[in-house]
Amino acid sequence: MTKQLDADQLLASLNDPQREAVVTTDGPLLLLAGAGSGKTSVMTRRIAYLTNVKKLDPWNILAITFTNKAAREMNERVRQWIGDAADDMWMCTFHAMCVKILRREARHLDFTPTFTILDADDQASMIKQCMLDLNHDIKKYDPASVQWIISAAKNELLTPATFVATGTRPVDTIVRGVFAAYDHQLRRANALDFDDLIGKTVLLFETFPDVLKTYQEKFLYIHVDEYQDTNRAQYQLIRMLSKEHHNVCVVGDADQAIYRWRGADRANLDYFERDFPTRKMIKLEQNYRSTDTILKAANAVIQNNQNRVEKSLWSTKGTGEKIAVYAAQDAEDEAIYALSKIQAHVGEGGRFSDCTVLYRANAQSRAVEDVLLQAAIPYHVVGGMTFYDRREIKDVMAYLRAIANPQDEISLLRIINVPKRSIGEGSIRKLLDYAHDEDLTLMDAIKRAKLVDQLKSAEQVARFAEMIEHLQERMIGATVTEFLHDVLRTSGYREMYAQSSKEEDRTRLENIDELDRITRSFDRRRRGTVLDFLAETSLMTDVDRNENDERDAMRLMTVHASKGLEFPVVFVLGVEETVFPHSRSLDTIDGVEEERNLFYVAVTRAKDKLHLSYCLERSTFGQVHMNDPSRFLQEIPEEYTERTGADPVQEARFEIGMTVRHPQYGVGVVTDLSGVGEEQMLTITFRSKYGTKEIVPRITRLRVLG
DNA sequence: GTCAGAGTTTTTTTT
DNA sequence: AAACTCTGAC
Repeated sequence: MTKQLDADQLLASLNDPQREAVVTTDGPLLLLAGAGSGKTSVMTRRIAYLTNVKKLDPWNILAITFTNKAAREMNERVRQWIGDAADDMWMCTFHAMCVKILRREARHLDFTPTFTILDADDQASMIKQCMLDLNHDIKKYDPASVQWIISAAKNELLTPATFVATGTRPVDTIVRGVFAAYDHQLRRANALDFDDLIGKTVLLFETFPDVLKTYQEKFLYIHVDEYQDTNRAQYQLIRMLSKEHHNVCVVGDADQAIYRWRGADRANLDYFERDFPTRKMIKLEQNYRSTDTILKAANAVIQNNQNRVEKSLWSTKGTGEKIAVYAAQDAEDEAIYALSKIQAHVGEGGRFSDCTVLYRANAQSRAVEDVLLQAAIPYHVVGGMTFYDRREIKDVMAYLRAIANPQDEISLLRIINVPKRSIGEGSIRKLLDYAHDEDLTLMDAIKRAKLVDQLKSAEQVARFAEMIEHLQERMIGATVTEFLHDVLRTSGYREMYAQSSKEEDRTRLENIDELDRITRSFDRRRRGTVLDFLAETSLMTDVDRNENDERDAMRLMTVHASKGLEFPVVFVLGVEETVFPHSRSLDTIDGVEEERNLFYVAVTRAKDKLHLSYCLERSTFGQVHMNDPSRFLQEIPEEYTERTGADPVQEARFEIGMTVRHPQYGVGVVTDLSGVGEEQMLTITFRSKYGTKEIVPRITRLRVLG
């Protein structure tokens, strides 16, 4: 194959801006890519262009994606162009990249390559423990808020030494101290949390310029996808790595910035212009995904954001069907609506997997699941209570972690008495105190159980220590699957559930078997170490996890989880004020605008058919609320929609003697009325204990019963 | 160490 | 309304 032919092939079927983006390889490039504008195609061809035409070594290319799944997909698509050489490239998330770097360079910082990665749960319990150690009243100070503030600080590259509390709430006064204690505990446990992965890599590069230099010389061409959702620390990383050669291509869309609450700063788009003044900019505005109707609706909605750079997507896919807007009575009715449309779709020869239900918050999946379960529709929930959150899976993973990283105290505490080994609360306390007094790790204290004063269960603890040491030897050279089997057998963990006849425990056994399938697939794919396996699983996102599910099933997920994906038929549920936009985002303009971005993301996932629905009544915490249809719904011009369901605007005429139902007070009779239109006020006598109340129908949605 | 019953909390979004 | 956590009796 000649060089020229390759270039022609690579550029075939691309539009002009796309082609320019592929061949503009040198120097900084800002690629503004609207939803569905074929940016993945551009990215993969750009990488293929670098290797095939510019004859670059794949080893010198870095591509950072938002999820592991996106990385895998990109790898497969690049593979079509360049074959196995694709494996030499680093294509991964920021976090995965940092783990790879930190495992190699751990010795430069204060930990070993066996470090554990703390998940949000472990992080929460460690912070809570630190607060207890510092004698803070966790009733008074919410550990979750502390966790939140520390995470935000780390995203800004702050340390306990440089952190200054900016808030004025009571918790803000204690955060700094907890931050310091938490940092100390992490060090003791040889553990890093998610934010550290990025932060410590930045620290590594700042402190050891020669280490930075080797990576600068390695990553000659850098690509960053979903750039609008990078945070400050991540941007810093990109800047450092590309400082010498400036070959950095960032791809983003400010309208799809939806992670500000996690420290993402779309101002990084502006900083890029500031820090790379020679940057070129290319806009991709042709959408290949959605119908014209869907796109026009999305454009109309996003126009309402004041804080934005004008950009307008256009499509050549044809008008398509109108957007269905359904006013549901309640969440169950809403779910039944989706169900009936899905059944119709499949009845016409479509697949369940064409259909995806999106919602603002995980809790909304429940009503849909109930209905789908009853109707025996195959479905898969992405996110929520995931596989790795289950107790048995966390236990088994804790075994792997404790054995791989003996400093991992949290994991050790989790398993020391599971299954029961008669090592009780008191014994554990004594071991911890001993470790503290002798300046040892908990594992070392366990190994010296016989030396601990007054330790009743010394015999059992010693046996536990032997078991862990035995397993540590077994880990060497074993595949992850072999090792997993060893752990399950030697620890008696599997036996614990195998003996039980409870239905719940049978499910747990099945989950353990599922874990076995996962390690097998890992061994086949990578043949990595136990540490690699642990790193991979702790960095997996919800979207990554349903890879193994190959049934024809429909999917349920949050709008956040749907980012970057596309589906022929999309349902967006709960398009109501206080749900979407969420009530907790209504205080600030930025908050509402980010919700609008999120709605824009939801709408632009749909290729052919979009259903939007809202409920007249919604119950939350056992309380019924009546929400107005979302403002975003009003922002879509009527001509693109087709409305069904209950009349969204109830123009009820009230009269004395009429029976009505109030969402909270129940059924009552109108005994008096005054004012007209929006000013109208009713006096209603309720049958319930609430008696007589004055009600403004403009604010409270009453149902007329007769 | 287990269990029943009381009391409390839950709904943003997640690498 | 349902799920979780705590507490005290066995």
